[in-house]
Amino acid sequence: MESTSKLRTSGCAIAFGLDIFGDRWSLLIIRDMMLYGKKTYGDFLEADEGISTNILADRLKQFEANGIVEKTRDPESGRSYLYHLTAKGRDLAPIVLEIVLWSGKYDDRSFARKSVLKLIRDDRPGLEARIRSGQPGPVVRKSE
Amino acid sequence: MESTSKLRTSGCAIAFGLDIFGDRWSLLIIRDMMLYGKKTYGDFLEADEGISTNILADRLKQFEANGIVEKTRDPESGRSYLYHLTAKGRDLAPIVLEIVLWSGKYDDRSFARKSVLKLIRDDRPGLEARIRSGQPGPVVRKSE
DNA sequence: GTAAATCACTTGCGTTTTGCAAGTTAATAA
DNA sequence: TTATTAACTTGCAAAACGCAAGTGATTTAC
Repeated sequence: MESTSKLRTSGCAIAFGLDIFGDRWSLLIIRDMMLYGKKTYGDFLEADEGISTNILADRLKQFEANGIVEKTRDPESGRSYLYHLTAKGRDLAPIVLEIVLWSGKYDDRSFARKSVLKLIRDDRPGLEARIRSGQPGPVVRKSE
Repeated sequence: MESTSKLRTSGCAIAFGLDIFGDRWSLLIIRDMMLYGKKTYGDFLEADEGISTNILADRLKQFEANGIVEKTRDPESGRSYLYHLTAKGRDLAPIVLEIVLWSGKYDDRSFARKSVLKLIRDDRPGLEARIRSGQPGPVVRKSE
């Protein structure tokens, strides 16, 4: 079994968050839901970073258990499920956006996606509002 | 050898950050430097969460390699070293503070430290300014 | 001036998590 | 009715983690 969620007990709040999304993959999956409108297992697998199937399945299960993601059947396809962020998950937006900003500032690889950075800097309140609204669909165009 | 830093190559900036601090311990160490004025190996070991010595040594080495932390000799004690955040490391402040806010909102354990939350909410610009100034010493009193 | 304590690690080793490939099951499309 | 697709599960080797114990270089204590 993977990621059996052994929670730490500490006085500081930050450890609570890190127990949930403190690894190399969690926030990438959340980013895909939050910014790119991804919602199925297959969508997440297509991400550039190449997450493996067992890790993805495990993280989605943990997200559900922690109330960050909800899993529903796809009404239009009996073999698909839909994953979407709950309000608790959407509240991670400031964290995700700050990581994007920091990474954009210090990642000098030229092919880093600049459109998201521009979007955050140009209208952050509007972007956060759209994310928090929970309306489906991408907030950023991947081709941008 | 641990954490041999195999970096991912992806179009999205966020993976860059997660390659550096995407684990359960990195941001806790950074929090200790950033908020509580901790600066020696021994200081970090005392943290409530109980990091093990080999992991701590590894993370500090990685932070140095990534330009987030600088290691100097302690001029007042020949057997001590001092670790302090670089500007790049201090720029992680918004990420750390947002994680504290999110965790504080959803961690219902009563003993979670509320003073930091209050401090962030009461005067976030001032707090960030103090962190970014790089002046040594704690920004938050642990006993608060 | 020698012994004990302290600080900053390193090493060993068993357990857990990751990463990759292949296999499984259920629902649709051909 | 066969093939394909979506969503996983399983197996296994490699890496990372967690704990305890050990090392080496300073200080402090006696």
